[in-house]
Amino acid sequence: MDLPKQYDPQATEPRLYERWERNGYFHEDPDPARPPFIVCMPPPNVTARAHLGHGSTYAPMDVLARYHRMLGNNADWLPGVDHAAIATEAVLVRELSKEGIQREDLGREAFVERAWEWSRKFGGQIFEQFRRLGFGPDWQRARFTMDEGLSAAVRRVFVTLYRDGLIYRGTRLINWDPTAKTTVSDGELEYVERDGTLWRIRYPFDRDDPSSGIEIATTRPETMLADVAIAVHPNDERYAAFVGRSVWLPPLYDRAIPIVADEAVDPEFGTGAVKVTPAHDPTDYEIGVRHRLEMPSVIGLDARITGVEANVGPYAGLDRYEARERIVADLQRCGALLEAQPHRHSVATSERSGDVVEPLLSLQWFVRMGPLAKPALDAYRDGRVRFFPERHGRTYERWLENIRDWNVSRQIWWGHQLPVWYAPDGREVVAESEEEAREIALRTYGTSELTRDPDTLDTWFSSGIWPFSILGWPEETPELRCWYPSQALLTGGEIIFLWVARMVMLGLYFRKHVPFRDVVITPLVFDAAGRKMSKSLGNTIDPMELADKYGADAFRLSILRQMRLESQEIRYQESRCEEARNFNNKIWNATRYLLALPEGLPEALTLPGAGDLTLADKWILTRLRETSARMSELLNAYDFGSAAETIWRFLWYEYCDWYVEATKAPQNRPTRAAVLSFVWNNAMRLLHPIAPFISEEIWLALPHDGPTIVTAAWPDALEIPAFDDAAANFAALSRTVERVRNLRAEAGMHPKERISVAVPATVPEELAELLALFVAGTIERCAPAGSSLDEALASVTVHAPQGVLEERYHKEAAHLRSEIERGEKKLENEAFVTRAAPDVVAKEREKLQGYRTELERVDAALRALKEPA
RNA sequence: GGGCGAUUAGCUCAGCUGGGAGAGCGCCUCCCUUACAAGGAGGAUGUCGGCGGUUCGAGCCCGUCAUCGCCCACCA
Repeated sequence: MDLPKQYDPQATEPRLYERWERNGYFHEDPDPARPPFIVCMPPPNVTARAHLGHGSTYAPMDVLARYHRMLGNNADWLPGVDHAAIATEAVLVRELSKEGIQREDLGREAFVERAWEWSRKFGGQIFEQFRRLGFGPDWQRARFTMDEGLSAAVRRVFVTLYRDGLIYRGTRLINWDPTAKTTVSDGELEYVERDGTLWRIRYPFDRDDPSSGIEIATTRPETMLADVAIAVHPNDERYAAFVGRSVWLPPLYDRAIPIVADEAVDPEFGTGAVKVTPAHDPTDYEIGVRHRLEMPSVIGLDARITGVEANVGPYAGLDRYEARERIVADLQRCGALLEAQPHRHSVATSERSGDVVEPLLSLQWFVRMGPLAKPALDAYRDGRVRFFPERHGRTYERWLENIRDWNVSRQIWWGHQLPVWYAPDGREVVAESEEEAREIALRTYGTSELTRDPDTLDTWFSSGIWPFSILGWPEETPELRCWYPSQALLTGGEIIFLWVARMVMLGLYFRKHVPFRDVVITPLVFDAAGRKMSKSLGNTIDPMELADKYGADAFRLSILRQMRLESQEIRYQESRCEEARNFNNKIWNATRYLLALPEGLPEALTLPGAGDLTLADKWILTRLRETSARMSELLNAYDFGSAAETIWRFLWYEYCDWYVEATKAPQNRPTRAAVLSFVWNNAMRLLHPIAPFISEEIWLALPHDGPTIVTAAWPDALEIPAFDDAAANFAALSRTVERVRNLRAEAGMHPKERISVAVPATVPEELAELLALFVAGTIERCAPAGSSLDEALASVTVHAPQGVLEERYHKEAAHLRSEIERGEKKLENEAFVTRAAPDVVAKEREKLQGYRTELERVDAALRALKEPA
């Protein structure tokens, strides 16, 4: 067969992928007879396009799925897409506004229809990209969080939690996103450092005397209109006398508010006195609850001042920022403003829209988290859920310990509408269907006139039940029976709260078991300078471009090799792709060598008997066995970086650099075709999960069993023969080779020039011949030397110009002397000899002895050199 | 403010339970040798962030400081 000198991934990868998918190699059915290995794909947003983060999270998932499939497990990687409620709705609203249309003009039904159209049109794109990257989930099982089945599961979960008292409707302080016009949960906030102003304001005791009063500090004067108290710390002596009195509220001075004592106040900050606005600040809300204060709202859903619940004077209708300016100006005018100082503080913004979130009191739906959190904590503490790296478990633990109720209702249209209806008097009915709701309403309220709650559920509500909803729950499907719980979850650390913890809680509640055993937190990808990749910085790297340029395998190798078990980040460099492309080309050419062997390749994969194997054969087989065992160990430990590095080094630095070269020696000819094929076939299987395409292409081109490497068996290390002595001898030989090559180079010998090597008769012929091959030399046997093979090999000398040899020997001698000196010093140190572990001391003595023997030999050689010939 | 990570060759990073500092890229020299120049052979390169401590012995353990990063948090 004629193969091109350069591997062409662009021609190979799509062809192989098409064949894999067409033949259903990624598809699996539940089989209780085999151990399951299930990975649920974190569903990418329908709006998403592949980015480098997918490389660091999804590539390892693919590695695991492929590895376990090859192990013969009942392995399946379950794919899906998330409807990404707020993100998708935002995109649609933007699209509509280009056409000059408002969401409301269209109406709910038409809007949702457009969202569906949009999802169908663009939703498949990221999966196409995944295919291009070689990811092989079970496509036939792909799900969408808005599918009918999954929607039914969502309704069942909501209704069940409601009936069990774990979902309630109530007026609580929530986070309002004025841009997206919806609430967002605590987990969806991003705190951003901003420059602001800290205003010091005096609230007077006497309305007519602004010179005496209590001074507070605030960054949000616009919320003053809803102030209901001033709070100070109970132990703050400065204010002890004031507690219980009241002050007038500027700038309107239309009401007086009490001064209360509360532990939440930090006496060190500002003036040590704080205004209390329960309706617009989380801390103040807590204070308000503790002191049973009124909670009037003055900022509406449009982020404008509203006077419905409190007198807001002339500020009604102003935007929150306009109101701030006006109020500050008015405070100054009436003398209540004492100081304005620059102040840097963190502001809560909405992750999706970037807008500053407004804390508001609002009637919303909540999940009561306390009762759900406890079992999830227990599951972590007793080891049913494990984190890799371990430290992430503590993040999970801390969050669950401080859990707060979860606001799940959203005021957007794209998503799962709450299965909630209201009777004309406002009483609620929660049911899985409208029919059911009517029945209940008729039975309990005596009416069937119902209006459905317009709100939809937080996206994370449906993804929280992903591990069982995708298996067909609430139906008791065979998939659910065999594949729940799954074995591993791979995801980024930023969604441990939003997603992982909630899946554990809901999995435990609805299925009694944790949804997965191992949680593998994958690293974030940064640019080479350690900066986050972002469009504004212009440092983003598109994985699809890398795949086009270097091949998908090269991209996968580049990112997998950079993964480190304990590391939380990858500093990605494109040059790694180039290296990987070179690697692919290297192993491609090694394959060409095999295919061009004059004797041809055997048809079946069988090894010659141990008696026929040469030293080199035994060495490479031993290394194959060790590599194979190591690969299993590393993949079981989710150490993808070391696994990629291990197989890489074996293929390039051992198989190609040493073994392939060795097979060019005459002694290796009889066995080489069989051993080369055997090792290469096994090595390709070890490589396959990491670089699926090229391993398949090579595997198919060489002797193999079965239609595809995708379903081929993972090499069993115990079935590969090992020969430890031979392996050690080969290693000793390679050290000698390096020494001689070094001399060749120092002697400035042209590669075509043959060096004459004197090899002691004690070195077996087989090694001598290999040595000759590796150093491009001519062997000449000399007197026996050394009592071991190591020593005999150390006695190998070469014929080279006297000056070169002399210099070389001097250099070696100098090095040995420094080592001897170091060893002697150490051993002369009484403390070392008496206190260090005996085996360490013994080893040190042995080394010293070895150096001395070697120095004698070098000195002797040097003397011999100087004697006239 | 709290927690966690990182700091090793010019760059990106390995260094397992403390016992003679490593890889790849880049750089220098030689070589288009019949698998591969996207390659081969050889070479140079480090106060292991600083300072203390424990130890016979510290890149590794402890303390502390510095710089960078991530996560959490109700300092108004």
